[in-house]
Amino acid sequence: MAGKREAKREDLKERLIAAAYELIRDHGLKSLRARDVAEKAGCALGGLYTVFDDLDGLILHVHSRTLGAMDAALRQPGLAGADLRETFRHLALAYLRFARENYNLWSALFEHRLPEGARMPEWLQAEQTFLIRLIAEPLALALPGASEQELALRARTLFGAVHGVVSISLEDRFTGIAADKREEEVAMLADILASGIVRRS
Amino acid sequence: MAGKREAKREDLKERLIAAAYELIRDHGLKSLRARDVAEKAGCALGGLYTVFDDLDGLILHVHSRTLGAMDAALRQPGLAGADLRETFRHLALAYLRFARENYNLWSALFEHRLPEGARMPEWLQAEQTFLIRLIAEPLALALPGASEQELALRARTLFGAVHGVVSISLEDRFTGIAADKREEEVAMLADILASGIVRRS
DNA sequence: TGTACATCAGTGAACGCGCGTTCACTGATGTAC
DNA sequence: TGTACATCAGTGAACGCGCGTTCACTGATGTAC
Repeated sequence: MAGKREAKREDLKERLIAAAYELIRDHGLKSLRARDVAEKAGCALGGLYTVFDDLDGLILHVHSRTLGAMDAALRQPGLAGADLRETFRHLALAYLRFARENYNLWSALFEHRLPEGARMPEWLQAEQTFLIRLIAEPLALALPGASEQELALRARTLFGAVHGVVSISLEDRFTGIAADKREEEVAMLADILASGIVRRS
Repeated sequence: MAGKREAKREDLKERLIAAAYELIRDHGLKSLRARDVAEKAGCALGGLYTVFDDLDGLILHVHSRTLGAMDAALRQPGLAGADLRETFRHLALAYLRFARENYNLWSALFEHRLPEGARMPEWLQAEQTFLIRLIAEPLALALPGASEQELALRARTLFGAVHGVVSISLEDRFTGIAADKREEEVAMLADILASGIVRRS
């Protein structure tokens, strides 16, 4: 019967992450409280601290789950043969839709700040790279001469541009973009970027 | 001697804003405390609340000052005759440099969240519009057929794209961009956007 | 399989502290005459 | 210009509260024989 402890621990960890995920999804990161997570997960407040060092540790695992969902949402089968414009357009629109439909989870990714001097852990940084790869891979086909380095850098810039428009568009705090024009604008940006990148090469 | 009260009040207000501005500039929004502002401004803690409703009210005035500095930094005389690419390139690079050199003040603009349900006041929203105008005006010359509405929408999208790259680049939390490539990437993006926008019209 | 003991995951009340905001007070400014 | 009174900007000690984290305890799991 060995391993029962470990199984319970895994189960508790899973319940805590699931609880935090749902609380952030439904109410946003800012109002996430350790007490609520524990209650929703069905354990005592202190239980959280037997699994995670602190609340931030738990939040990082929620980020991981969010990134997983984003990865699934951006991936699209049968896009392999598409040209760069089509691929960029798909990725940009899928990113916009994911951000809109999972607004609280998505913005938690960017709002969350680790305490002074703490770095994002390696394992989570690694999980983020799918985003860059998703852009860099089709880019590599369009720019056969570019090095890995150049492709990654360019992919980051392209991601930043789309991410910026999506943020501005959804947050509406800082000179927002009307909801009914969002997809159009993002698609236009994707087109411009795809054409521009190829033309420059 | 009437008006001495009002003059003192104005002076205190000015000192409070200046103190908060410097504290945010030097230490970031997150660590701004009412006590420190009052001390730096040379008044008692309660004095702050005779001028502003709350700390957020003060922060909004710091934002205003930051926007003023940004406006001055982006404005460039003798650019009137330049073509769109040149103008975009100038604006994008100036924005990047302003954000880098005033990182804490600049990011305070985007990090700061008003309490649940509070809207950014009209007067501050109005002050933000210079950014959009700075883009929309040269755009109007390049796209003579576009309506005010279309120009404003497009300008917002362009701002979002550049802002996104600048954010990603400077924050380095989420797949950052190497410091020595920043200007190059932002300039490239500006070129692509300028060319793309014109070609599409 | 059963008993006795050891361990440690999980409990939840209590701690601690940061910090925005208040409020009874006072002294400088304004008003009336 | 001077005096008496009224007002209210400014003071700063105290309040209040939210909430992450701790820690002495306990009961379930694991180990030895």
